[in-house]
Amino acid sequence: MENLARKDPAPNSVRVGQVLETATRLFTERGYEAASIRDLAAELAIRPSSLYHHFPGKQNILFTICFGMQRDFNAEVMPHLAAGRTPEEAIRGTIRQHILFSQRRKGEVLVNIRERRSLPPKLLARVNELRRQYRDAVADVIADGHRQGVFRLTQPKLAAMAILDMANGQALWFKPRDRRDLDRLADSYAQAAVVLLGGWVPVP
Amino acid sequence: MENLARKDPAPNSVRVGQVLETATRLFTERGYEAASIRDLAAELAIRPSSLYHHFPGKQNILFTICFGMQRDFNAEVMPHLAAGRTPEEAIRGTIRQHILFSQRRKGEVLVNIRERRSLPPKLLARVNELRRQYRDAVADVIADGHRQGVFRLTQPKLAAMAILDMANGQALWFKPRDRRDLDRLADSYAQAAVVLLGGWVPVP
DNA sequence: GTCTATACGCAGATAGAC
DNA sequence: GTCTATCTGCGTATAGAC
Repeated sequence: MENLARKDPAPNSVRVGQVLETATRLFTERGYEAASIRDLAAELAIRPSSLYHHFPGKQNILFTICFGMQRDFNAEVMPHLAAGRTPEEAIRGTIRQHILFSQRRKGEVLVNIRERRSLPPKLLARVNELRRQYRDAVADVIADGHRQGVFRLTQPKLAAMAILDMANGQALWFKPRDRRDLDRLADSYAQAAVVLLGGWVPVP
Repeated sequence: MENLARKDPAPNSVRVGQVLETATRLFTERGYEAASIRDLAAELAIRPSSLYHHFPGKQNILFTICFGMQRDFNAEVMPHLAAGRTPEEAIRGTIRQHILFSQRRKGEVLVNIRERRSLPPKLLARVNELRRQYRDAVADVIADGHRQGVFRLTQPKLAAMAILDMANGQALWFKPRDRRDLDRLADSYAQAAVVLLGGWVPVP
């Protein structure tokens, strides 16, 4: 039944990548809880039960998106923390790449930010572990800068959170008109982070 | 039926305020979509149908939380934008109050940040209108500072978004140990915003 | 203001054929 | 790898008595 309700003929085969791309879009548009397995199957022009050939369940689809995104993010962005010759250069390059990555893979990034908490505790912990690695690495560079006298603040983890909250926020509202527009935001935020760290004096 | 499953006797009457407080907690802990009317009724020790005496539906409960929080926020925080004698003082006082409010009413703030988008378009627009008023007022003060030569950046709305993203982020992770700890974060972030605006040079 | 009873649909997931 | 058919439970919401 319901065959007539389907506009397009069923494809011979659906790849895992197609499932993830479509799920990312649906989770972004409607939220994880509000997007159903039935919705996802309909978008892929297959039956709901067919999805269980690719994934053991809905939560696993969410995990694959969040974990894969954060793993790629860390692999791509964290090297910039060690690349600069000074802490300023390291922070500048890192924040720049952070923003470029966020915009290039915005769908996955938004799902990770907004829907991650719907994961069961064990899967959530695996994603959070990757996030913690990145945050701690940023805090370490800030602490280096403080030892070298270029950053004045005394709480590197707090400073890291402030900068990363700022860098993450743009994914929710910034829509670059073109590549130049994107570059400008990335450079501007990278500089903002350095300015912040250089001028921020601890409050007693 | 099900009377035996209820641990506590039903109260004679449930106030609207109790419903909102409990709903805020549930929506914060589980997310709006994942928290059901049945869950909410169980926490209040009443039957699900009784909730419809206080609210016409689930979406209206969410709207009441989000709109009420943002209305109170604007009434309490926005006056600080006009209070300082200089743009620096205005921004400093505003960000400070922004953070104090966010921590004092964290539950509602988190619901507004994370669950607002589950509102139907018309109700969402009414909440977003209040948010826009606040953001624009912040941007206006930044533009004033630029005209007076104390802020160097050229995109006041972008600068406002950057600062507000930073100021909003702490609600998700900062757990003050005591009042002194909270004051220190509020002062620190307020200063960070001023430092950022004072040292941020536009990228061409 | 709360209750009982219920309508009605959709949720995630599984079994087993092709 | 996809299908048909189906299970079981829970979702929001309503009618009408007390």
